[in-house]
Amino acid sequence: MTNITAQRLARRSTFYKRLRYVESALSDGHVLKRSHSTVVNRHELTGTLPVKRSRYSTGDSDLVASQVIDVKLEEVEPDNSMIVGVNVKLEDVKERDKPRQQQIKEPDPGYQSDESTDTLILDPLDHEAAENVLDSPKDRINPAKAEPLRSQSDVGMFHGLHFHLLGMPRRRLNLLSERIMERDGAVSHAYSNSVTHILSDIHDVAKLQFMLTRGKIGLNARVLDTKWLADALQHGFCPDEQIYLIYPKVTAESPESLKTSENTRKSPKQLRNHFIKRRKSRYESSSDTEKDDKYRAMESDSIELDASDEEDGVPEIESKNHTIASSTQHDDLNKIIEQVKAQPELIDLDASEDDGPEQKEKDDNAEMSRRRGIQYEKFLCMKSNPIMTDTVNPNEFIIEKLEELHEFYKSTNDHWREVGYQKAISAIKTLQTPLRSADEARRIFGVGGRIADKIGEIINTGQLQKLKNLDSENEVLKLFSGIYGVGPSLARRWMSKGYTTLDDIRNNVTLPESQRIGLKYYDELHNRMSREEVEQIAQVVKNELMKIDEKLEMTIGGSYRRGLPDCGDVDLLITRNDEDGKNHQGVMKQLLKRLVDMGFITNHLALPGQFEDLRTRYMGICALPNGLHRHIDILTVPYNEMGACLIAYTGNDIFNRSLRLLASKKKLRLNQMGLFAEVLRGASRAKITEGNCIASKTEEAIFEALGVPCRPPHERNP
DNA sequence: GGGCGGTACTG
DNA sequence: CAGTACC
DNA sequence: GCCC
Repeated sequence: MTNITAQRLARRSTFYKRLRYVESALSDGHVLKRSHSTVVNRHELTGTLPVKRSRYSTGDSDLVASQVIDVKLEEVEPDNSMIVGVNVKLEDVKERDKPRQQQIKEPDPGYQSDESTDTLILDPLDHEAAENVLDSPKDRINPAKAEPLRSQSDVGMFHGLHFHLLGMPRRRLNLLSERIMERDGAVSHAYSNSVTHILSDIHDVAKLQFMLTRGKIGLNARVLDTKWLADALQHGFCPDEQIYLIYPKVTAESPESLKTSENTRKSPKQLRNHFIKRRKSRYESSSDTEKDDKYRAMESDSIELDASDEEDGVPEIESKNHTIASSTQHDDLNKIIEQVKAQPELIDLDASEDDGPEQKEKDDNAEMSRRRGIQYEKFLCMKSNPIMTDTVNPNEFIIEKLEELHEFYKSTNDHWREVGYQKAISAIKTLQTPLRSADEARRIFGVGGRIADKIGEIINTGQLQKLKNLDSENEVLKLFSGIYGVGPSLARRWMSKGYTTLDDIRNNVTLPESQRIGLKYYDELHNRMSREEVEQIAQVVKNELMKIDEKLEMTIGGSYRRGLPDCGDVDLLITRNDEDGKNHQGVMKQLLKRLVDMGFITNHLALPGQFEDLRTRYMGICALPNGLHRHIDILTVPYNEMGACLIAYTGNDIFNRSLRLLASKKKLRLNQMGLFAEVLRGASRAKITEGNCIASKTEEAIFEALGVPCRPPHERNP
């Protein structure tokens, strides 16, 4: 197994490994919890020796791992010990260790065959980005079964609903996902807080409960029998959910018996009303759940950062930190769900799908998508993208190489090639299993032939020839464009003049203001700061703000709001509730004067065009007493545009692009001022109408209008 | 072969 | 206007 | 660069 991870491990000579994570799946569908730390010897990590002394609790019983089947490097500690993730076979799994490569390469049938027990390592496809990787031509779907007659009225049938499909075969999952999306619903392959419906074929309550990680996630979403969807598709309206409810409450009767019984059926309209009502109440009650509360707590924390903390002068730092903790927990949850998802169908009610008129069906789908369907799954904003700090990506080695190439193209003027690399890299980053071949890579959405070839080369040779050619040149370009205000164009121009160092620039080039500042503070500005420092800086601004007008509100945006452990700059959004007839006009000017006078702001990078506008944006350099110089970005925002602005200045950039692209596919336009409908973009029409603002005040309203699950900031890190 | 986010400051 | 910036 |  010339696995990348193995190579990395092999490069180190002396070390012990701390076995920190042990996550695996049992053949019966149970999932192991993380286990304790222990120290193992190197040879135990090669996969040749059994892990002996480790016991793993499944919650129900204790089992002994019999063999290591997969090892991946998680982290190298300062003391050179390593934290690794290990997948283990359990005692009951006997001698059946075909080399995993073989198993992986088999296109499809392997999943259904007897090896389907060791699911965790076998399925490299447990992530959406790789959704189509194993789409085998052999996949058969019975269209007649999944979708009989369609009425015209069912087009937006699932609007506002967000599904998670659990424990069903991949191809069935794909088909159903498509059906849902065609009708305006959203589908996530990872469970997230915004999921409104979990659909499952599993009726065994105990098993289901376990798969739902012991009830933790059943809170927001109801679990319905997949038949609910089938019936909805068949009849063109959403049937009463209660009848199909599997979890949290299980009706004594089997859903089957109810499926077609006439007496349970109401008129479409009745049902729709009933349904809408139910949905509404669910939303209301969901606001009481733990996570929603945390999200909201953080919102108000940051929006306010006021009243309560002005007495002691210390912002509620604690409450912010605990949101990070909660996000970690959330990550774990997602990870577990991902694993569960990776399992082969435990119960496959439709295993005997017959061969329908497949080709026709495919054409139908294609046409449907073209006409009105938006493939939500292809938008990164549709899924949770949490911060990954505690794990190392299984494709880290590949990502590193691609990122070098990406860096290179960034210093080129080939912007779109750069974007292409960026997309491919984000897609690969979401994978949770190592890529085995160029072929496999090629099937990832966002990875085309060229990048797939490069991935192949990296897998096979461990390196990328292309990278070797452009090294020294690229270093200088990176050095130069690291100066604030210097981009690829200028960097190349300088280099073609023969400059190679920052001193060359200092001594030979007359720089405009922003670049001069950028060069002056080159090192300081590349030093990222802690969240605490961000809070201290914010507090300074906040204090001055309160002296101007106590009703001003301030929020920290950017990477801080996304929960990153360190930040490159500080983004501050300032607004004021205008219900009392006053607003924050002119505040930017007063604020800047104060901050400059007190010596906090040391330099300006860009000033707002119109200081008297309610929308202003300032960029500059500030420093705490005895602190490093920091980049600070201050905005004032009309009160009713705060939601749009929060989204725009929370990011990250990839997330924003994804959202905005999705908006434009829906003939909407999203920017920092709001979400706008029907913008006239006439070819010859010089006058482009702004369009009508359909949402702007809150993030929730905008997500809702876009049909995107309402992502808390911590999940906007693609 | 066209599209790929939307906006704003600088010089 | 091109270039660079912000997320 | 990738995707339609």
